[in-house]
Amino acid sequence: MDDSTRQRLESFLEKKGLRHTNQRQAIIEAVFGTDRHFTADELLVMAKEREPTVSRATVYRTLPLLCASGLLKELDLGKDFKYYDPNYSKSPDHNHIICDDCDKIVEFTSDEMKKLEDKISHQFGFQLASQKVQLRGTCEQLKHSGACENKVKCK
Amino acid sequence: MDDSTRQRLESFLEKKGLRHTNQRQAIIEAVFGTDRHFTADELLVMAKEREPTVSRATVYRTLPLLCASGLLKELDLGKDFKYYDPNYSKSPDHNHIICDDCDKIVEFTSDEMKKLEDKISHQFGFQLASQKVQLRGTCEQLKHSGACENKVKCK
DNA sequence: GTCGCTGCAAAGAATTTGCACATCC
DNA sequence: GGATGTGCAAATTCTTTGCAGCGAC
Repeated sequence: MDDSTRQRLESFLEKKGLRHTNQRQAIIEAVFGTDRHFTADELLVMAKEREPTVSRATVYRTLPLLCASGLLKELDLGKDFKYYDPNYSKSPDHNHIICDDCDKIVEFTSDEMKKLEDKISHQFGFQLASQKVQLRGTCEQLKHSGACENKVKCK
Repeated sequence: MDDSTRQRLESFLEKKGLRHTNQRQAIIEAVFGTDRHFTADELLVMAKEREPTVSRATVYRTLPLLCASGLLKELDLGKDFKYYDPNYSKSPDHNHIICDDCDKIVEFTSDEMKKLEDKISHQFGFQLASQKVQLRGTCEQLKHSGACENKVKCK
């Protein structure tokens, strides 16, 4: 967890009158101790490694808090559960490419895309507030080699 | 329901060895009797108007069938329930702008967007298979008038 | 008559919540 | 000491499924 994140978090907790507890601390460290996207369940496991008394309920109660702070972003990838993205505050406009074969998620940013989104929104009489772009496809590698190298890396 | 839809549906049902039942017929007519996006629950109501014996289970069993036929598209708008889009087969590449104030959904297509998606996918070594672009914002109308005209139209 | 279809009610699965106890400040 | 936080288990909500009877072909 970098200093800027720690500081923003600190001031958020203070402003909201939220207390420091061991459980909350463990969850926060788990969240910002990775740059991977994770589910509530995965976070529970990661947090428990740091503080075994963390319960599922506390994880579920903490996640919306962190999202409200703007430091964590809820991701809807079309599964029946939510993912969370701890990289969001560093690049708020980033979008995702998801591999159809191995579910690997690659983040990308594109000024060109942003401009186009703005243009289209205006065409339809909207003021763009947020965007979600999810591209899905197969690794071209897979097409050539017959096996997606990423399959190994990401379950 | 237009003839092309009816025909594609007919051949799909036949190929799969699926039977014509009153319930299934009522659901199908309800699905393609509107061009609005709907939820499973809304579809149940619409189908029951045509055939009161339609049950929730049958609706839930029919929706995946229609999606498999390619004539209906499941939409994930980030709510805890799914939406379905009966306009999908007419314009498979269309995307959505969603009003943050009234949840109104506007469909759009953009060649420019499509090309950009392809370009970005290739940059990251992917062969684009499908895309989901959801723009959110406020009606500019709302900003000026203080009230979104659409609020009336869409619950 | 054979299978697929249906309704009902119960089961699932992720997430939320009520409550009594614990704990931070 | 008092408000906030926590764990547990039960509740919620959308969706799926087992089962016994029904109906299309």
